[in-house]
Amino acid sequence: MAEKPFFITTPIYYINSVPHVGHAYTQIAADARARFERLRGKKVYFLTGTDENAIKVARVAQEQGRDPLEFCDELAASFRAVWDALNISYDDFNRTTEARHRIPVQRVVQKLWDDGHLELGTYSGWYSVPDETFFREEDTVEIDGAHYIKNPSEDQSKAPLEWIEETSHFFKLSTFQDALLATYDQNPEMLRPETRRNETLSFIRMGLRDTSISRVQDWGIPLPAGVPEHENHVVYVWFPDALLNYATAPGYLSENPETAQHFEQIWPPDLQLMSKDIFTKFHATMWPALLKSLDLELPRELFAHGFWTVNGRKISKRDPETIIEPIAFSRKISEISGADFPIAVDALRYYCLREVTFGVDGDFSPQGCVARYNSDLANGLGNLLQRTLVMLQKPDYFHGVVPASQGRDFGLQSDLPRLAQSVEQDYAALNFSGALNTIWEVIGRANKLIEDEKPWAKVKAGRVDEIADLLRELLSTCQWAAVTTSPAMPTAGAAIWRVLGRVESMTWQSALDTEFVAGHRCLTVQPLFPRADLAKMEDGAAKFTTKEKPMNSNPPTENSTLQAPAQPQAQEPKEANFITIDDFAKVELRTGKVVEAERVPKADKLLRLQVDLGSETRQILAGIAQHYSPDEMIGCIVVIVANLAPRTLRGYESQGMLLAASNDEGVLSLVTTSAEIAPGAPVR
RNA sequence: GGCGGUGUAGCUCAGUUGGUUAGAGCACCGGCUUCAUAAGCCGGUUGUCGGGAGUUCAAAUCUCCCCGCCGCUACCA
Repeated sequence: MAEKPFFITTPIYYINSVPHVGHAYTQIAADARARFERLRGKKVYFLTGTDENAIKVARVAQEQGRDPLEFCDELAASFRAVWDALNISYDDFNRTTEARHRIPVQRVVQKLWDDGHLELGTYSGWYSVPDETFFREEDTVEIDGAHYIKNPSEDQSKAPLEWIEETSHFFKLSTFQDALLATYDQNPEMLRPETRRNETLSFIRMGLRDTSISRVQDWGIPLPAGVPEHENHVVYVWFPDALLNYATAPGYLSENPETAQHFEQIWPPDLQLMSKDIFTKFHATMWPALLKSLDLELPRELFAHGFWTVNGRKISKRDPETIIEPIAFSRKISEISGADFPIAVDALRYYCLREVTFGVDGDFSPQGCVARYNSDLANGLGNLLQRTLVMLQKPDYFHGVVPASQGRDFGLQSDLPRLAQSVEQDYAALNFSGALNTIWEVIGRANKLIEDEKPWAKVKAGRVDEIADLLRELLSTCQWAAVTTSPAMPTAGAAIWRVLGRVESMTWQSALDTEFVAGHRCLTVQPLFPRADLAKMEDGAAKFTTKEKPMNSNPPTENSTLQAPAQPQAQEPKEANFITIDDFAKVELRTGKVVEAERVPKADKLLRLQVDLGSETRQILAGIAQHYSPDEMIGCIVVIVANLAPRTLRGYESQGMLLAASNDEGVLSLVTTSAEIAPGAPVR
């Protein structure tokens, strides 16, 4: 039987916007690893795709009077176009609206039912359409009769939630708790990096709840007919629909015997990459539990990379300057340097992989990228290649023909195999920055070697022979660098390979066998990485955002549908959202004077206040401890909701709600009155 | 609050199981050089290795306490 191909995945992307650098990062890293494995002679199956079964996709299509499927075709094509431009060498692009995904998903659900992993129940809860997520009652907050997500994260909706109550099918996730912990105990390398592994273990140890896998909707994959109460239900878009793409794409439960056999050969994934926000809950908990329920082998490695900020700011649609679209950005690099577009793409890829250790968060700065482009690519690698080839080319040197060895050894070429091994280990461990670091140390050594040997002096003295071996070592080093950098920079690697006169296909072995035969001819070149004008790289990243957005309703998310999507923008007030004066009258607002205040033990955010309302004193708990100290609260005039049902928090009853304004940056400010007014005064 | 991380030159970070005067890149200054993309090379500047105490012949490295920051988690009526 043939060797198992190296199976690598990225998440499938929620097609709600054009991709930005955050999305591209996963692709670039996966692509670097995939190319590296191919260089090593491995057959690779690199899978990516789009998630199209979210109800919001259908709704937006409808709003635009479009056919949802056609709409998806367009969006999926735009994603592919970006990946193609970035030279992402995916082998398969899976769309969850395709039959090859839909049919096996139905079979999976049927199988789960038949094998007793599902049970019927009633799902009732608060549903956020933009987030495609249900929230427990205790995770919502009621304001003016509408419910909202409590403490919405940056990515979550601040729009009102919908109450949904329906028959649903539950996956018995809780039954896999011990098995998962045992697996991770036995395979400590499976979840990486370590910090994410720790988070996952503590998440699982807190206890897993069974999870609903169906929804009453008209968009998505219908439940199979063999499952009770399947009518009107579709498979929940996150679980197991989207996650199953990793299995359906290679052919799990396919009717086609050839495809099914492909699956047998390829399963399990060797590496699944994703950003950290969809790691713990989805990829490291639900996904492996699902695989266990299907008796499928678990992926060998799950790796969560970090987030990018842009110039220190969180990537957010509300902050357009943080939205850097990779194509627009690469065009800019190309424009200010004169480099070909694919080379500019390589510069972006290089920057992403070199700038931060893979796995931790990093900051993306356009100027930083240009600085690295100039110092590492133009002055470093590009210039080394240029000076080497020009020396070889010059009439008083070697006329472009590799000279015969004179038996001198400068110690660099002989060191290359050892260094290639170090780079190889780093790539295999996803330590991209480490690999590139080592490569640039070699480039530095080569530049120093030229200075030390002063070939120009020897040529002037008529002793060209003495530099024959120097040139040979430099050529070998360039070839070595072409091979070792090519996973990160495929275009540049191939270009160097070509100008060195290589016509055979590149392999990792060619980083080890770098000997040039005498008489070999190299080509001449223009600078591969022309220097860029740093001054022309403005700070504003808005330059890297195109206007057209396939779906304008939401900001891009860091990664995929599997992760928490999208903070919806503030909704335009619609007719239907108005309340009447009678509705408002239901809310009893009163002023109060804080007479006592203290922190609630073991709670970071809670203050316990005694508020004088004139006729009575109320105990009110408020989540403002990070903004106001107990001392400064005393004597404050505050506005409270006086007729809110009491609720116990951290063991204390809160008899009302204190009003405060807060913005997206988390700044919070109390509502007060502009003049001293008697406690208990009604607020209207 | 609990758990997990982290704090080293202006910036980004290396510093393996404790061992000689604490390192790299970028930035900055001076010099050299010309094969090369005003590229390259050499030299130089800046550090109480978050703070304190302890173990040790020896601690950035181990122990304890404290402070800051980050992540997950609980608390926001």
